[in-house]
Amino acid sequence: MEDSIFEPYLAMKAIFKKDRDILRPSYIPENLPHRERQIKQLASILAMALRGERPSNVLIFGKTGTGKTATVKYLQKEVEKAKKWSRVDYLYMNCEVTDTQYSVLQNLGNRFIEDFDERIPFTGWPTERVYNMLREKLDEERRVVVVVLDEIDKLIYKSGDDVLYHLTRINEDLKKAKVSILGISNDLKFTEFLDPRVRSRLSDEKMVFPPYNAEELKDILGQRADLAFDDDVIDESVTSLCAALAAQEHGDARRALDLLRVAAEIAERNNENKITDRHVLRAKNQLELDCVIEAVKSLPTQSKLILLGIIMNEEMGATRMTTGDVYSMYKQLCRRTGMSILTQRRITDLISELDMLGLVSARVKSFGRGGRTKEIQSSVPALETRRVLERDELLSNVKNFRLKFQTTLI
DNA sequence: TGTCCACTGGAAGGGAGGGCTT
DNA sequence: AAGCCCTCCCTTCCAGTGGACA
Repeated sequence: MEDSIFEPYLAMKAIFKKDRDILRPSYIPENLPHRERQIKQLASILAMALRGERPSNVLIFGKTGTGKTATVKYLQKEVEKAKKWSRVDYLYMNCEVTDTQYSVLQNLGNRFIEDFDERIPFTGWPTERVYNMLREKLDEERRVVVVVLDEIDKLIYKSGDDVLYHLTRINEDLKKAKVSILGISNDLKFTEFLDPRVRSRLSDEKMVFPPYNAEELKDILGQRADLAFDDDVIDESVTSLCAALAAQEHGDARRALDLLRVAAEIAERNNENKITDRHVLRAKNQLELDCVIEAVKSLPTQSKLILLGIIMNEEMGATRMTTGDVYSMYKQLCRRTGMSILTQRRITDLISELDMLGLVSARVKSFGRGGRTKEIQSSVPALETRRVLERDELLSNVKNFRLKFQTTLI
């Protein structure tokens, strides 16, 4: 029989033992190294739920990749296992996705409504009505409901603390059910923005997840690597390097795992049968670039125009520019592409958003008589970003704009 | 010391777009 | 169909401001 074109690939030794999801941060392993203390503490609180009592509300703080979500999800599994004789509902919600008062209540309410036709619509009702519906549904049964609000700070910053006000005092309106809140945040300060009553109710208990150090990260990676790879596939130093790199970035386990996974994928793509430090370093670059490209791609068109304007200004030799500079370039690009021109006020906000995303750096600076304004610089690789931006159909007119424009700029 | 520039960023509100109820 | 509600994106208006310069 003739050789299949797939032959070389099939003959190759697979890098991954089986499931590469093991290296994704969303994978919850059988045990979580270096979080035993936190798990114990949280378990002692949640045990109340299994006894049919309302557990204290808990706030969990910790930077990204310190195992907050993993711990909470781990306990979710444990609660599911243990809740034989009592009714416990453990509801996880990410507030970056569900970020308005209405959508939180709607989302919660719908978890208790089985009939599709009865579901709360994602818009349309007065919030009060959604709340009442939720309360009614909750109270249909004797149960304890643990509501996990991940990235709770996002919710507060975006929509204020009204939802939390309602949710933390919902127990007063319930006869059969009991609700407790488990908030997760990577921002220690967000409670300052809460109404004092909400703050005190919400933080019966506080927990802080410290960042992992390099040693701990190495253990975590080691555990996953054993599951994901055969021993001879991975260089000894690889997990150490991933751990060290991630430890530099405030001990982010998510990052460490991403590094390892991408390094393995790079090795795999290159038909190599061993993961080495070289792959890790390439993974590091790759991840950084991916991050930027993804962010740029998902920008609204107006923001893309602004970013493009900034990059073009830089291509023409400007190293730093003011809001005014960016705005006039932006206006030219709008005319060129036929987009409507937004006001400068709006552009200020969009520039600040780009700054928050880390795509540009913009800081307010006073130039004395020259006025007070933002000083703006891009922080993305110009070439790759431009390539991504030009792929947007609405921006296709600007492809060859560079040279023509150069002459008109002083 | 005061002036004055080029904005900043808060507040309020319009209006479109989703969807509900009556 | 008319009258609501909620969110998102945007505009209008405007008081406030850090610091170079006269």
